[in-house]
Amino acid sequence: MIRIGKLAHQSQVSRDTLRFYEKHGLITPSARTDAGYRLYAESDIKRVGFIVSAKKVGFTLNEIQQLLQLEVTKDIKSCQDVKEFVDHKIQLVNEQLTETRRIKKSLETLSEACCGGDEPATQCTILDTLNR
Amino acid sequence: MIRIGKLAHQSQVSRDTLRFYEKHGLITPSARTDAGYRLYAESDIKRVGFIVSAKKVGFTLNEIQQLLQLEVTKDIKSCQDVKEFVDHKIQLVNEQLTETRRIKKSLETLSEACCGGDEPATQCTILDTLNR
DNA sequence: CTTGACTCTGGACTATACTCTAAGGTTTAT
DNA sequence: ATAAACCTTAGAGTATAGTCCAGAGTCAAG
Ligand SMILES: [Zn+2]
Ligand SMILES: [Zn+2]
Ligand SMILES: [Zn+2]
Ligand SMILES: [Zn+2]
Repeated sequence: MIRIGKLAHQSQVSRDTLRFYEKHGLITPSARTDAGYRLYAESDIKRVGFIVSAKKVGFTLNEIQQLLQLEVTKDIKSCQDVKEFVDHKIQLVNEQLTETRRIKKSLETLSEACCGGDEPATQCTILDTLNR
Repeated sequence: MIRIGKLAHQSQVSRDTLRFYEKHGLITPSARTDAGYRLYAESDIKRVGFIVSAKKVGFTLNEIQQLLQLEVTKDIKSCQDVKEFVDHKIQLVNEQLTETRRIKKSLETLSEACCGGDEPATQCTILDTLNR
């Protein structure tokens, strides 16, 4: 059983973040000392690792909470359930990708139409376009 | 000079949003009635149009504030200034694109490794990977 | 036995972009 | 004249993901 500072160091997150995750139901220390210090067991440490890994692949905290539900109840969940969850996330990411690409294109079109010269921007096509 | 409701309708934003923009220094009505009602002139209407257009191509409100500065002082700004601003934004968008692509790849790798079958997820490669 | 390192709680603050509510005043149409 | 529609303000709430702080208690070492 380790205390919060050590877990924070090991997991590369801040103490504040661990307490924040706790407040949002992502992780709860298995025990407390008499003085009220949080004590984390092996399983808690693993759980934090899970959260960190899931963050790295782009899941939000809300999604991670759902993933943790799947993990904890994996006996009564199927690979299908898990895969569907990930595939749904991929769809969301794809939508975001499409939107970001659209924005990139718009900006590039804007940029390409502008001469970028030294003259005053009174006739700048970028400003003109935004003014339409 | 039109009132907020009409401008909101014309510009396809809510009254609340217009007041929100005002609070954040993006637009100020040219006048007020005796009763304190906001009155918007032609130039105000154009300015809202500018904001809406800029939003559509992905600028944040903060960036739009800077763009409006460029627009207002276009006499003493050059096309170069404007283009550089846009090009800098394109860089930011590209970074976001790179990150989102990385996430997509990670998720796809995750998904592809999972059989997606009916059996319990006790050995699911997705959960295993996140637990590492 | 005191100093420094560590921990606790609750709450405020950051950034982004609104959205909604309450309580009240104004304008317009019938 | 009165009801509907419109407007005002301040402030709270939403979602996301923390970060920081104050004031106080705890623990190990010299
Ligand atoms: Zn030019
Ligand atoms: Zn230009
Ligand atoms: Zn499987
Ligand atoms: Zn699986």
